[in-house]
Amino acid sequence: MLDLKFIRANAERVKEGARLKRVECDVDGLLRLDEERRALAPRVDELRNRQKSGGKEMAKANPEQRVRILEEQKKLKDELGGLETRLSELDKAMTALQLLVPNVPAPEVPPGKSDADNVEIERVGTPPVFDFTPRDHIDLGTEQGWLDVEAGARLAGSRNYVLKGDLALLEDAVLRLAMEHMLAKGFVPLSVPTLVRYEPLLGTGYFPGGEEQTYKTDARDELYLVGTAEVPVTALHADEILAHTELPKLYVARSACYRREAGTYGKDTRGIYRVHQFQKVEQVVIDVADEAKSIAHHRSILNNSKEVLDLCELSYRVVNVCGGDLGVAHVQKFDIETWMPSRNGFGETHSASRFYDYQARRLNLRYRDVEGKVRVCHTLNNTVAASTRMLIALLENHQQADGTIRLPEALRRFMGGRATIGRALARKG
RNA sequence: GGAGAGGUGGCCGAGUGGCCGAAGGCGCCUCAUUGCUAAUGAGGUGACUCUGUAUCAACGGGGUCCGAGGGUUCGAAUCCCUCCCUCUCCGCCA
Repeated sequence: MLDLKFIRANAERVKEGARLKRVECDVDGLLRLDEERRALAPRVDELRNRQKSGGKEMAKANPEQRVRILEEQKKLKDELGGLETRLSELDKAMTALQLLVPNVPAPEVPPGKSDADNVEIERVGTPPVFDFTPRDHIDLGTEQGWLDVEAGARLAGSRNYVLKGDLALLEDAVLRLAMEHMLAKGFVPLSVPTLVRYEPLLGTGYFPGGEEQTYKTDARDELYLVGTAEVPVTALHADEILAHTELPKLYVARSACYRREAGTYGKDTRGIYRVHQFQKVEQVVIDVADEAKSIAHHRSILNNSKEVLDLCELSYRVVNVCGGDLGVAHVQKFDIETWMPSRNGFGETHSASRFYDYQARRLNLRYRDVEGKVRVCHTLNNTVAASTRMLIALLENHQQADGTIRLPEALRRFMGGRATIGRALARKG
């Protein structure tokens, strides 16, 4: 969330930001409550002060004095009671409103309503040109005996799938490649819970608001399945005050990801583009509160992912995500969209996010700077590789006329040294 | 699932109604001693928030915080209730 002081001082900017993001929030209401609170709090403090000193007199008073003090104290108590109740009401109401105030997007975020308005800023590589009719990943996977979406549906409903044989191996291979790439960059590997409490989701900005997209266990446990390792990893140091000497924290985690995909009925129903469960390697950066550093990190985590795509010999573009497509917590987001022949276009495979201190303030994630001052950290994250969408790209882009798949050099060592997988398929009628 | 113990400051740990934001220790900072390191001695060392000294730099004052929320009381870290969490033993299981 945003610092209340910042909201006070920049109310118009904050409101403008919310408009850009097309997010509903009541900044004026929040500021009204804030004003009331700021008038009330000093009075409460003063009364409490009198009450406390009265209590101290009481401790060393003689019996007659006690009677007198007691009477005064009782009066004070009555007076205080109502005010304190109002104060805590205000605090509650303000927190609720404050949580809904979105982060202010960076000036370079383009205006727009949906992903259609995202602005391409870079294109890398050339989409393959086939001298045969290419198959999509479903046909390829199914015919090769690698992919079974019907079995997935039988086991777990629609938007589920089963990977078999070399495709199951390839899933692991991509993730390992991603992981090793990040290890070489000095990122610390983590294995984290994917079933978490409410707080990490609140802290990372998914709640309130994202409940519909999140699987939740029943009342016996009240836990949530994360949609990304960003949640547990970013929340790892919640409520801590880190030493500036241990920053930046560079983390990489591989985890399963769960998404309800509510409200997407009829969208991307074919294949494994939009699924309820997949695996992902995610990079997370926690560093000092310095916008220039955050921007540099943003660039570098974007680069890390581009390098993985380069290693996979895929072509892609980077888009500057528009205001309407940003989450509440974002300052700016760059999506990488990888070429997918079956879409005859680019499909989102990565999402690099910069938050400044928005998540960290919610998480109470702080550090002590060189001068010993306590400050709120900055956080960032980006996908390194998401299993299903990478598999789509790999199968479809590297398919050959006979239905076999050419493996990029970088993946071969995870696939038993093979240069291709799959057998020759019958020509499509 | 059964039985028990416990949640206090960066960490360990004392504290059963007012003198406790909280002993003591560790860690850390400053100074002294020392050729360096180490050791030793002295002092200091929480977060949040409001406020004053004409700038959130410094210093001063107030308030809140001893897992969370309620209650008792003039007054609660200390008593009562509810919840959350951690640990130990037994059982069960990967």
